[in-house]
Amino acid sequence: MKVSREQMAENRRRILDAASVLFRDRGFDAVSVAEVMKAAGLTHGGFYGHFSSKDDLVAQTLAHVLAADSGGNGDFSHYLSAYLSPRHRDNPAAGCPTAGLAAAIRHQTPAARAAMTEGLRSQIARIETALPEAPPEDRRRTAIGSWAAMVGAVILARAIDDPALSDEILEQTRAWIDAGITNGSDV
Amino acid sequence: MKVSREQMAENRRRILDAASVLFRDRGFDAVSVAEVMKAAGLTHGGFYGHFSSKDDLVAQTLAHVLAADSGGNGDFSHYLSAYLSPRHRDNPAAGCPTAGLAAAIRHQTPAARAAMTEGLRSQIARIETALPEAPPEDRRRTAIGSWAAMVGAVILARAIDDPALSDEILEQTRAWIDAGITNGSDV
DNA sequence: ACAGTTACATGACGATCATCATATTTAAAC
DNA sequence: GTTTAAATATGATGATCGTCATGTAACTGT
Repeated sequence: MKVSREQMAENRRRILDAASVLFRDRGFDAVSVAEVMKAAGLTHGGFYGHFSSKDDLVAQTLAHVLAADSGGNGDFSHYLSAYLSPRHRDNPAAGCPTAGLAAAIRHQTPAARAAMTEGLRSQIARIETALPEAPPEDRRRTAIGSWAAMVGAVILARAIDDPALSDEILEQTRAWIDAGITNGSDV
Repeated sequence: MKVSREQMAENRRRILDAASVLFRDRGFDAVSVAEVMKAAGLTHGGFYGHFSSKDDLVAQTLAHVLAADSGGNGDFSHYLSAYLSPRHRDNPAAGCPTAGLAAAIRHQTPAARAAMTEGLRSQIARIETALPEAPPEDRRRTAIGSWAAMVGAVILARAIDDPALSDEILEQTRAWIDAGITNGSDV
Protein backbone atom coordinates (compact mmCIF):
# COMPACT_ATOMS: atom_id res chain seq x y z
CA MET A 1 0.00 0.00 0.00
CA LYS A 2 1.50 3.20 -1.23
CA VAL A 3 1.15 6.25 1.06
CA SER A 4 1.17 9.95 0.36
CA ARG A 5 4.40 11.87 0.00
CA GLU A 6 3.89 13.59 3.34
CA GLN A 7 2.96 10.32 4.97
CA MET A 8 6.19 8.85 3.71
CA ALA A 9 8.19 11.79 5.04
CA GLU A 10 6.48 11.39 8.39
CA ASN A 11 7.22 7.68 8.38
CA ARG A 12 10.86 8.44 7.78
CA ARG A 13 10.89 10.87 10.67
CA ARG A 14 9.17 8.31 12.85
CA ILE A 15 11.78 5.71 11.97
CA LEU A 16 14.60 8.07 12.84
CA ASP A 17 12.95 9.10 16.11
CA ALA A 18 12.28 5.50 17.10
CA ALA A 19 15.83 4.53 16.18
CA SER A 20 17.28 7.40 18.15
CA VAL A 21 15.43 6.31 21.27
CA LEU A 22 16.14 2.60 20.87
CA PHE A 23 19.80 3.09 20.01
CA ARG A 24 20.39 5.38 22.98
CA ASP A 25 18.60 2.94 25.24
CA ARG A 26 20.17 -0.32 24.14
CA GLY A 27 23.00 0.41 21.70
CA PHE A 28 23.29 -0.06 17.96
CA ASP A 29 23.93 -3.79 17.97
CA ALA A 30 21.21 -4.84 20.36
CA VAL A 31 18.45 -3.19 18.34
CA SER A 32 17.26 -4.93 15.19
CA VAL A 33 15.97 -3.26 12.07
CA ALA A 34 12.64 -5.02 12.52
CA GLU A 35 12.37 -3.65 16.03
CA VAL A 36 12.97 -0.09 14.91
CA MET A 37 10.33 -0.43 12.22
CA LYS A 38 7.87 -1.90 14.65
CA ALA A 39 8.47 0.98 17.08
CA ALA A 40 7.78 3.34 14.19
CA GLY A 41 4.47 1.59 13.53
CA LEU A 42 5.61 -0.21 10.37
CA THR A 43 6.91 -3.62 9.39
CA HIS A 44 10.45 -4.46 8.42
CA GLY A 45 9.65 -4.71 4.71
CA GLY A 46 9.57 -1.01 3.97
CA PHE A 47 12.88 -0.34 5.62
CA TYR A 48 15.02 -0.52 2.52
CA GLY A 49 12.82 1.99 0.79
CA HIS A 50 14.07 4.56 3.27
CA PHE A 51 17.61 3.43 4.04
CA SER A 52 20.18 1.50 2.09
CA SER A 53 21.32 -0.54 5.08
CA LYS A 54 21.31 -0.65 8.85
CA ASP A 55 24.63 1.19 8.79
CA ASP A 56 22.94 3.90 6.79
CA LEU A 57 20.20 4.10 9.41
CA VAL A 58 22.82 4.43 12.14
CA ALA A 59 24.58 7.27 10.36
CA GLN A 60 21.38 9.13 9.54
CA THR A 61 20.03 8.66 13.04
CA LEU A 62 23.18 10.15 14.46
CA ALA A 63 23.00 13.16 12.16
CA HIS A 64 19.32 13.54 13.05
CA VAL A 65 19.70 13.33 16.81
CA LEU A 66 22.93 15.30 17.09
CA ALA A 67 21.45 18.15 15.08
CA ALA A 68 18.51 18.25 17.47
CA ASP A 69 20.78 18.26 20.51
CA SER A 70 20.43 21.59 22.27
CA GLY A 71 23.54 21.78 24.42
CA GLY A 72 24.49 24.81 26.35
CA ASN A 73 21.99 27.31 25.04
CA GLY A 74 21.31 29.71 27.83
CA ASP A 75 22.82 29.32 31.26
CA PHE A 76 25.71 26.89 31.36
CA SER A 77 25.49 26.21 35.09
CA HIS A 78 21.91 25.13 34.70
CA TYR A 79 22.78 22.89 31.77
CA LEU A 80 25.66 21.43 33.75
CA SER A 81 23.45 20.55 36.72
CA ALA A 82 20.81 18.94 34.54
CA TYR A 83 23.40 17.01 32.57
CA LEU A 84 25.12 15.64 35.65
CA SER A 85 21.88 14.76 37.42
CA PRO A 86 20.67 11.31 38.45
CA ARG A 87 17.64 11.94 36.27
CA HIS A 88 19.76 12.26 33.14
CA ARG A 89 21.92 9.31 34.13
CA ASP A 90 18.83 7.15 34.57
CA ASN A 91 17.20 8.07 31.27
CA PRO A 92 19.62 7.28 28.46
CA ALA A 93 16.78 6.80 25.98
CA ALA A 94 15.82 10.44 26.26
CA GLY A 95 19.27 11.69 27.16
CA CYS A 96 22.35 13.04 25.45
CA PRO A 97 23.23 10.97 22.38
CA THR A 98 26.90 11.71 22.85
CA ALA A 99 26.95 10.20 26.32
CA GLY A 100 24.93 7.25 25.10
CA LEU A 101 26.52 6.54 21.76
CA ALA A 102 29.91 8.22 21.34
CA ALA A 103 31.91 5.23 22.51
CA ALA A 104 30.15 2.93 20.04
CA ILE A 105 30.91 5.12 17.05
CA ARG A 106 34.44 3.78 16.83
CA HIS A 107 32.90 0.57 15.52
CA GLN A 108 30.61 2.21 12.98
CA THR A 109 31.00 3.36 9.39
CA PRO A 110 32.85 6.49 8.23
CA ALA A 111 29.52 8.22 7.67
CA ALA A 112 28.63 7.74 11.32
CA ARG A 113 32.01 9.11 12.39
CA ALA A 114 31.47 12.12 10.16
CA ALA A 115 28.10 12.81 11.77
CA MET A 116 29.68 12.57 15.21
CA THR A 117 32.47 14.92 14.21
CA GLU A 118 30.01 17.56 13.10
CA GLY A 119 27.93 17.05 16.23
CA LEU A 120 30.92 17.45 18.49
CA ARG A 121 32.11 20.55 16.68
CA SER A 122 28.79 22.32 17.13
CA GLN A 123 28.42 21.18 20.71
CA ILE A 124 31.79 22.70 21.59
CA ALA A 125 30.75 25.92 19.88
CA ARG A 126 27.47 25.99 21.79
CA ILE A 127 29.22 25.56 25.11
CA GLU A 128 31.77 28.23 24.24
CA THR A 129 29.02 30.77 23.74
CA ALA A 130 27.19 29.70 26.91
CA LEU A 131 30.28 30.13 29.07
CA PRO A 132 30.94 33.30 31.10
CA GLU A 133 33.12 36.03 29.66
CA ALA A 134 36.79 35.10 29.20
CA PRO A 135 39.52 35.28 26.56
CA PRO A 136 38.55 33.11 23.55
CA GLU A 137 41.43 30.70 24.05
CA ASP A 138 40.44 30.04 27.64
CA ARG A 139 36.81 29.72 26.65
CA ARG A 140 37.62 27.02 24.14
CA ARG A 141 39.80 25.11 26.55
CA THR A 142 37.11 25.31 29.20
CA ALA A 143 34.40 24.21 26.76
CA ILE A 144 36.36 21.17 25.62
CA GLY A 145 37.56 20.16 29.07
CA SER A 146 34.13 20.59 30.60
CA TRP A 147 32.40 18.66 27.86
CA ALA A 148 34.86 15.77 28.09
CA ALA A 149 34.29 15.62 31.85
CA MET A 150 30.51 15.78 31.47
CA VAL A 151 30.41 12.97 28.93
CA GLY A 152 32.91 10.89 30.87
CA ALA A 153 31.10 11.33 34.17
CA VAL A 154 27.74 10.24 32.77
CA ILE A 155 29.32 7.21 31.12
CA LEU A 156 31.07 6.20 34.32
CA ALA A 157 28.00 6.88 36.47
CA ARG A 158 25.96 4.64 34.18
CA ALA A 159 28.51 1.84 34.19
CA ILE A 160 28.55 1.03 37.88
CA ASP A 161 26.12 -0.63 40.24
CA ASP A 162 26.72 1.36 43.42
CA PRO A 163 24.16 4.19 43.53
CA ALA A 164 26.09 6.18 46.14
CA LEU A 165 29.32 6.11 44.17
CA SER A 166 27.42 6.86 40.99
CA ASP A 167 25.79 9.89 42.57
CA GLU A 168 29.16 10.98 43.86
CA ILE A 169 30.75 10.78 40.40
CA LEU A 170 28.09 13.13 39.08
CA GLU A 171 28.20 15.57 41.95
CA GLN A 172 31.98 15.77 42.31
CA THR A 173 32.42 16.21 38.59
CA ARG A 174 29.84 18.97 38.64
CA ALA A 175 31.66 20.73 41.47
CA TRP A 176 35.01 20.24 39.77
CA ILE A 177 33.80 21.74 36.49
CA ASP A 178 32.09 24.56 38.31
CA ALA A 179 35.30 25.39 40.14
CA GLY A 180 37.19 25.46 36.86
CA ILE A 181 34.73 27.95 35.42
CA THR A 182 34.12 30.47 38.20
CA ASN A 183 37.83 30.21 38.67
CA GLY A 184 38.94 32.56 35.89
CA SER A 185 41.77 30.82 34.07
CA ASP A 186 45.24 30.92 35.45
CA VAL A 187 48.30 28.65 34.99
CA MET B 1 43.18 -34.19 24.68
CA LYS B 2 43.49 -33.48 28.33
CA VAL B 3 46.26 -31.10 29.38
CA SER B 4 48.13 -30.64 32.62
CA ARG B 5 46.66 -28.60 35.44
CA GLU B 6 49.20 -25.83 34.86
CA GLN B 7 48.60 -25.95 31.14
CA MET B 8 44.91 -25.48 31.78
CA ALA B 9 45.57 -22.54 34.07
CA GLU B 10 47.77 -20.99 31.42
CA ASN B 11 45.10 -21.60 28.80
CA ARG B 12 42.62 -19.78 30.96
CA ARG B 13 44.98 -16.86 31.34
CA ARG B 14 45.56 -16.84 27.61
CA ILE B 15 41.82 -16.76 26.95
CA LEU B 16 41.38 -13.83 29.31
CA ASP B 17 44.32 -11.95 27.80
CA ALA B 18 43.10 -12.56 24.27
CA ALA B 19 39.59 -11.52 25.22
CA SER B 20 40.82 -8.38 26.91
CA VAL B 21 42.65 -7.31 23.75
CA LEU B 22 39.87 -8.24 21.35
CA PHE B 23 37.11 -6.70 23.46
CA ARG B 24 39.01 -3.44 23.84
CA ASP B 25 39.72 -3.37 20.15
CA ARG B 26 36.31 -4.23 18.74
CA GLY B 27 33.79 -4.31 21.58
CA PHE B 28 32.01 -7.17 23.30
CA ASP B 29 29.42 -7.85 20.63
CA ALA B 30 31.67 -7.84 17.60
CA VAL B 31 33.97 -10.50 19.00
CA SER B 32 32.78 -14.10 18.90
CA VAL B 33 33.61 -16.78 21.42
CA ALA B 34 35.28 -18.81 18.67
CA GLU B 35 37.47 -15.86 17.77
CA VAL B 36 38.65 -15.39 21.32
CA MET B 37 39.51 -19.08 21.57
CA LYS B 38 41.36 -19.01 18.29
CA ALA B 39 43.38 -15.97 19.43
CA ALA B 40 44.23 -17.94 22.56
CA GLY B 41 45.47 -20.82 20.41
CA LEU B 42 42.50 -23.11 21.07
CA THR B 43 39.27 -24.07 19.38
CA HIS B 44 35.81 -23.04 20.45
CA GLY B 45 34.97 -26.41 21.96
CA GLY B 46 36.89 -26.04 25.18
CA PHE B 47 35.37 -22.70 26.00
CA TYR B 48 32.60 -23.95 28.24
CA GLY B 49 35.09 -25.85 30.32
CA HIS B 50 36.46 -22.50 31.44
CA PHE B 51 33.44 -20.21 31.41
CA SER B 52 29.75 -20.80 31.85
CA SER B 53 28.76 -18.38 29.09
CA LYS B 54 30.01 -15.50 27.00
CA ASP B 55 28.56 -13.15 29.60
CA ASP B 56 30.69 -14.92 32.17
CA LEU B 57 33.75 -14.38 30.00
CA VAL B 58 32.92 -10.70 29.72
CA ALA B 59 32.61 -10.29 33.47
CA GLN B 60 35.78 -12.23 34.23
CA THR B 61 37.72 -10.43 31.54
CA LEU B 62 36.70 -7.12 33.05
CA ALA B 63 37.75 -8.16 36.51
CA HIS B 64 41.03 -9.47 35.07
CA VAL B 65 41.92 -6.39 33.05
CA LEU B 66 40.72 -3.79 35.54
CA ALA B 67 42.75 -5.40 38.30
CA ALA B 68 45.84 -5.17 36.10
CA ASP B 69 45.18 -1.54 35.29
CA SER B 70 47.96 0.55 36.80
CA GLY B 71 46.49 4.02 36.88
CA GLY B 72 48.18 6.92 38.52
CA ASN B 73 51.03 5.18 40.30
CA GLY B 74 53.87 7.63 40.41
CA ASP B 75 53.68 11.03 38.81
CA PHE B 76 50.17 12.06 37.86
CA SER B 77 51.23 14.64 35.29
CA HIS B 78 53.15 12.00 33.41
CA TYR B 79 50.21 9.60 33.54
CA LEU B 80 47.92 12.35 32.35
CA SER B 81 50.08 13.14 29.33
CA ALA B 82 50.40 9.51 28.34
CA TYR B 83 46.67 8.92 28.79
CA LEU B 84 45.68 11.91 26.68
CA SER B 85 48.20 11.18 23.95
CA PRO B 86 47.49 10.33 20.30
CA ARG B 87 49.36 7.09 20.91
CA HIS B 88 46.89 5.97 23.55
CA ARG B 89 43.93 7.16 21.49
CA ASP B 90 45.16 5.13 18.52
CA ASN B 91 45.76 1.90 20.43
CA PRO B 92 42.55 0.90 22.14
CA ALA B 93 43.53 -2.77 22.11
CA ALA B 94 46.42 -2.08 24.46
CA GLY B 95 44.87 0.93 26.13
CA CYS B 96 42.77 1.71 29.15
CA PRO B 97 39.86 -0.73 29.48
CA THR B 98 37.70 1.92 31.07
CA ALA B 99 38.00 4.21 28.06
CA GLY B 100 37.40 1.31 25.74
CA LEU B 101 34.66 -0.57 27.51
CA ALA B 102 32.95 1.51 30.21
CA ALA B 103 30.15 2.72 27.96
CA ALA B 104 29.31 -0.83 26.89
CA ILE B 105 28.96 -2.09 30.44
CA ARG B 106 25.48 -0.62 30.73
CA HIS B 107 24.35 -3.42 28.42
CA GLN B 108 26.13 -6.23 30.25
CA THR B 109 25.26 -8.46 33.18
CA PRO B 110 25.26 -7.44 36.85
CA ALA B 111 28.55 -9.29 37.34
CA ALA B 112 30.19 -7.10 34.72
CA ARG B 113 28.82 -3.97 36.38
CA ALA B 114 30.16 -5.16 39.71
CA ALA B 115 33.63 -5.64 38.23
CA MET B 116 33.50 -2.16 36.76
CA THR B 117 32.40 -0.69 40.07
CA GLU B 118 35.35 -2.21 41.85
CA GLY B 119 37.71 -1.12 39.09
CA LEU B 120 36.47 2.44 39.22
CA ARG B 121 36.73 2.59 42.99
CA SER B 122 40.37 1.53 42.97
CA GLN B 123 41.24 3.78 40.05
CA ILE B 124 39.88 6.80 41.91
CA ALA B 125 41.89 5.79 44.96
CA ARG B 126 45.05 5.40 42.87
CA ILE B 127 44.63 8.86 41.37
CA GLU B 128 43.95 10.38 44.78
CA THR B 129 47.28 9.14 46.07
CA ALA B 130 49.12 10.25 42.93
CA LEU B 131 47.81 13.80 43.18
CA PRO B 132 49.82 16.64 44.76
CA GLU B 133 49.24 17.52 48.39
CA ALA B 134 45.83 18.98 49.18
CA PRO B 135 42.99 18.55 51.68
CA PRO B 136 41.45 15.07 51.28
CA GLU B 137 38.09 16.43 50.13
CA ASP B 138 39.68 18.46 47.39
CA ARG B 139 41.87 15.54 46.38
CA ARG B 140 38.87 13.30 45.91
CA ARG B 141 36.99 15.87 43.92
CA THR B 142 40.02 16.43 41.73
CA ALA B 143 40.57 12.71 41.25
CA ILE B 144 36.98 12.09 40.17
CA GLY B 145 36.70 15.17 37.97
CA SER B 146 40.02 14.52 36.29
CA TRP B 147 39.27 10.86 35.69
CA ALA B 148 35.89 11.65 34.17
CA ALA B 149 37.51 14.18 31.86
CA MET B 150 40.29 11.79 30.87
CA VAL B 151 37.90 8.98 30.01
CA GLY B 152 35.50 11.32 28.22
CA ALA B 153 38.25 12.96 26.19
CA VAL B 154 39.66 9.67 24.94
CA ILE B 155 36.19 8.44 24.02
CA LEU B 156 35.41 11.65 22.13
CA ALA B 157 38.82 11.73 20.46
CA ARG B 158 38.28 8.19 19.23
CA ALA B 159 34.78 8.86 17.96
CA ILE B 160 35.56 11.52 15.37
CA ASP B 161 37.25 11.50 11.99
CA ASP B 162 39.03 14.85 12.05
CA PRO B 163 42.59 14.27 13.30
CA ALA B 164 43.18 17.93 14.10
CA LEU B 165 40.05 18.23 16.23
CA SER B 166 40.80 14.89 17.84
CA ASP B 167 44.29 16.03 18.79
CA GLU B 168 42.85 19.26 20.10
CA ILE B 169 40.35 17.44 22.32
CA LEU B 170 43.21 15.54 23.93
CA GLU B 171 45.51 18.50 24.35
CA GLN B 172 42.94 21.00 25.58
CA THR B 173 41.56 18.50 28.07
CA ARG B 174 45.08 17.83 29.30
CA ALA B 175 45.70 21.54 29.77
CA TRP B 176 42.31 21.99 31.44
CA ILE B 177 42.95 19.21 33.94
CA ASP B 178 46.46 20.43 34.57
CA ALA B 179 45.16 23.89 35.33
CA GLY B 180 42.64 22.48 37.77
CA ILE B 181 45.39 20.64 39.63
CA THR B 182 48.24 23.15 39.92
CA ASN B 183 45.50 25.56 40.71
CA GLY B 184 45.06 24.74 44.41
CA SER B 185 41.36 24.34 44.99
CA ASP B 186 39.11 27.29 45.46
CA VAL B 187 35.52 27.57 44.19
C1' DA C 1 -11.25 7.89 -14.59
C1' DC C 2 -7.15 5.39 -15.94
C1' DA C 3 -2.42 3.86 -16.03
C1' DG C 4 1.68 3.73 -14.04
C1' DT C 5 4.35 3.98 -10.26
C1' DT C 6 5.65 3.32 -5.63
C1' DA C 7 5.52 2.52 -0.53
C1' DC C 8 4.82 -0.89 2.36
C1' DA C 9 3.52 -5.91 3.88
C1' DT C 10 4.55 -10.75 3.92
C1' DG C 11 7.61 -14.21 3.59
C1' DA C 12 12.06 -16.33 2.57
C1' DC C 13 17.21 -16.87 2.51
C1' DG C 14 21.84 -17.16 4.05
C1' DA C 15 25.10 -16.00 7.38
C1' DT C 16 26.62 -15.64 11.99
C1' DC C 17 26.86 -17.12 16.53
C1' DA C 18 26.18 -18.96 21.31
C1' DT C 19 25.72 -23.23 23.07
C1' DC C 20 25.70 -28.22 23.33
C1' DA C 21 26.88 -33.39 22.11
C1' DT C 22 30.12 -36.50 21.26
C1' DA C 23 34.74 -38.20 20.39
C1' DT C 24 39.60 -38.24 21.44
C1' DT C 25 43.56 -37.85 23.89
C1' DT C 26 46.20 -37.77 27.93
C1' DA C 27 47.15 -36.21 32.70
C1' DA C 28 46.23 -38.19 37.31
C1' DA C 29 45.07 -41.52 40.72
C1' DC C 30 45.73 -45.97 42.49
C1' DG D 1 50.76 -50.04 34.28
C1' DT D 2 46.01 -49.74 34.26
C1' DT D 3 41.99 -47.23 35.00
C1' DT D 4 39.53 -43.15 35.41
C1' DA D 5 38.37 -38.68 34.70
C1' DA D 6 39.01 -34.42 32.56
C1' DA D 7 40.38 -30.94 28.88
C1' DT D 8 39.99 -29.94 24.37
C1' DA D 9 38.64 -30.88 19.28
C1' DT D 10 35.14 -31.62 15.93
C1' DG D 11 30.75 -31.14 14.52
C1' DA D 12 25.80 -30.07 15.09
C1' DT D 13 21.71 -27.23 16.47
C1' DG D 14 18.59 -23.55 17.00
C1' DA D 15 17.93 -18.80 17.20
C1' DT D 16 18.61 -14.18 15.57
C1' DC D 17 19.13 -10.96 12.07
C1' DG D 18 20.29 -8.22 7.85
C1' DT D 19 18.77 -8.25 3.41
C1' DC D 20 16.08 -9.39 -0.61
C1' DA D 21 11.96 -11.10 -3.57
C1' DT D 22 7.44 -10.67 -4.49
C1' DG D 23 2.77 -9.19 -3.93
C1' DT D 24 -0.69 -5.60 -3.14
C1' DA D 25 -2.84 -1.45 -2.52
C1' DA D 26 -3.31 3.29 -3.31
C1' DC D 27 -1.24 7.91 -4.46
C1' DT D 28 0.04 10.70 -8.58
C1' DG D 29 0.01 12.52 -13.08
C1' DT D 30 -2.49 12.66 -17.27
